[in-house]
Amino acid sequence: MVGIDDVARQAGVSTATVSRALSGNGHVSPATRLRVETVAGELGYVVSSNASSLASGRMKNIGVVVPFLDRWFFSNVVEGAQKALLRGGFDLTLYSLAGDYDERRSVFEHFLLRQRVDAVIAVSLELNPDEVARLHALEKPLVGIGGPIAGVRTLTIDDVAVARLATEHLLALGHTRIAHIGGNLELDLDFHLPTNRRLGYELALTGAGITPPPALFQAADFTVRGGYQAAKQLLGNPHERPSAIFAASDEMAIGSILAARDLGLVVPRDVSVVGTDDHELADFFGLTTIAQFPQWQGEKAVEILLDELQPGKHDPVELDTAIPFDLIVRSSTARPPQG
Amino acid sequence: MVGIDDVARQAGVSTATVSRALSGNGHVSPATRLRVETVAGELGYVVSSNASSLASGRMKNIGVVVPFLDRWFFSNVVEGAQKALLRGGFDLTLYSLAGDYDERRSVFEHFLLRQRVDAVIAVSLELNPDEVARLHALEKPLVGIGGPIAGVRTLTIDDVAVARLATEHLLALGHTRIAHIGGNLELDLDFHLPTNRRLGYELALTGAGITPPPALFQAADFTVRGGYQAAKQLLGNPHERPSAIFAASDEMAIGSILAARDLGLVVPRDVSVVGTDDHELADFFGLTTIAQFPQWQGEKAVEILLDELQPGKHDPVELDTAIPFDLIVRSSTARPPQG
DNA sequence: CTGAAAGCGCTAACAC
DNA sequence: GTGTTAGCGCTTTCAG
Repeated sequence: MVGIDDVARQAGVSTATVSRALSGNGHVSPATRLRVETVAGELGYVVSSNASSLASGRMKNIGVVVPFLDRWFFSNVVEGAQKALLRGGFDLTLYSLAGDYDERRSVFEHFLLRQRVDAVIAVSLELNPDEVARLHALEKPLVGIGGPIAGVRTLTIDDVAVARLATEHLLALGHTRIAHIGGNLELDLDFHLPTNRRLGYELALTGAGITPPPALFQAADFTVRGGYQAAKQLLGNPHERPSAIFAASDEMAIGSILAARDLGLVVPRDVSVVGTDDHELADFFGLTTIAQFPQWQGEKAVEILLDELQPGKHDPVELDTAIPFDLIVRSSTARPPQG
Repeated sequence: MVGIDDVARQAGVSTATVSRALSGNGHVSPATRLRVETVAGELGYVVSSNASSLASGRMKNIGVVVPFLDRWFFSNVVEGAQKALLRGGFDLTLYSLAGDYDERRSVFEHFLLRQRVDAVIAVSLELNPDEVARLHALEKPLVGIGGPIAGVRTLTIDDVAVARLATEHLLALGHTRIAHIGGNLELDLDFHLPTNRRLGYELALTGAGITPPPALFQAADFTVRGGYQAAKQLLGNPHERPSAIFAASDEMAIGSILAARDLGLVVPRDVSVVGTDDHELADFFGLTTIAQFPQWQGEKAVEILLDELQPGKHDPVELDTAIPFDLIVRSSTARPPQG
């Protein structure tokens, strides 16, 4: 393995100069820098990150903790973070908890503490005070996605406003019997996303002078299958069949479209459907939805962190950053049957 | 930050003993070990991975390189690898190339070389000789998933056999006009998966005395939309409509099912469909498919690597490991219309 | 079974 | 702008 002193010798300078030239910290004359870079290139020298980290205290590595990886939202957040990190020369150490409590414990009590990361991004994880305390004890920056978390900077989406926007789209089209497929209670643990979306839905309705009918609410598990079953219940009801459905995830919305088809209903002629996410399949199904840009979220979290890692950083002013969202109208929504 | 000497002092032993007690390398009396462990626990001591790695040369970290992350197959491989690594106390550093050539270069020429990983797993990446050479120069173990790669140990699935099995399932049911939706040529770069699956399909047909009709082949891009379009072409043909479709991915198979429905055809009464993958949605659509267990693949790759990293390792005997696969029969396949 | 001490390869004061 | 030098926090011979 070629080391820094091989380069120093070849270039006729000291190791300190090599370090400075290659890292950009400290001043080096352009000529020397060029020579050093050339020699380093020829020799194929790459700094040993361990030695460098040990000496400098900087790891050039950030930890990303996600509850699952094989879901559209999370893999996209990670992909966005990865891209931004690569650009900054940082590595990304991934911790996917896979819903396992023991794994979560071991990650927070052991893995994250071994001084391997400069900062951590926690995605959709409602950190408990103990977890936050451990992380803070490390004096490493931490940002959450999906907050708010007490005492932690977070990127947060306004779920109430998201749901409201989706529902208002339907109201504006003239729908009055609007159903909602939300999350079930187990999923409410992290940040009450289901509750907040339901709240936004209800606010929109009451704002339009409509009392949210309990019969038009169904809980599901955010999957296609769950949405399918819930929509069957809703659309099969002989008395109060809704003319529109707002689903708290695109997968459930897609399930709803499939359920409608299986019942012989045509979307959007007989029933309008709007989802939430802008999942990769949304476009194929012509699904109207609220986009929430997970890749952007990952990139933004990295940006905040890298910025904070810059030397001479004042305390960050803003504690919370709002995640943007957008209504994307496709072909699953239209005016209701009778105009 | 509590360091090893804090623990040593508290426990009344030397730092060497603490190191031995906590790492398990070298002998320590049970009594001492217990005392050290207790003190370390009380103090909340966690080794600094940098210092440890620098001194020992072991990183307890492996790099996983994937072409994309937001696809069912890759995120599941990573999830499997993650689980196995966590168990072994290893970190997982992720490099998702996102199909970007510059990123790929920078990962192979820079990131992977900074001595941060003990080994690397390359998923569905046909490493070029230069990339392999760099990695070998590091003297780090390397395993590929999806091989074969010249000079690299790989986990390989027998794509020919997979396709053959799928096709034979259809033949056994009595189908004779069997179409195939395979990959297009751009996707053939890595390991010729599309070509091999097509080959297996053709072998099965000729084995049954049927000449593969060129009109019954369509190329697509492995997505639902691509499968949908391809199936429309196949099923819309007024003269040679196939009674069954074998798709090289579940997403394309699902697209085919949707296309059939849109044409008013009933699956499996009018047309049978079999996919490849056992994607999470396969079950919902009742899709008959060939499962290929991506999580298992990730775990297995880790297992091979961790085994090799054990001190005193002889050269690995087997160069290639076969990935298991299984026909899963659901409700998308049945005998053809006329029996 | 345990301790002393020499590094691992680099960075960061501090001089010049 | 550049060299000298003292560590960074651990692991690992080598003694005992």
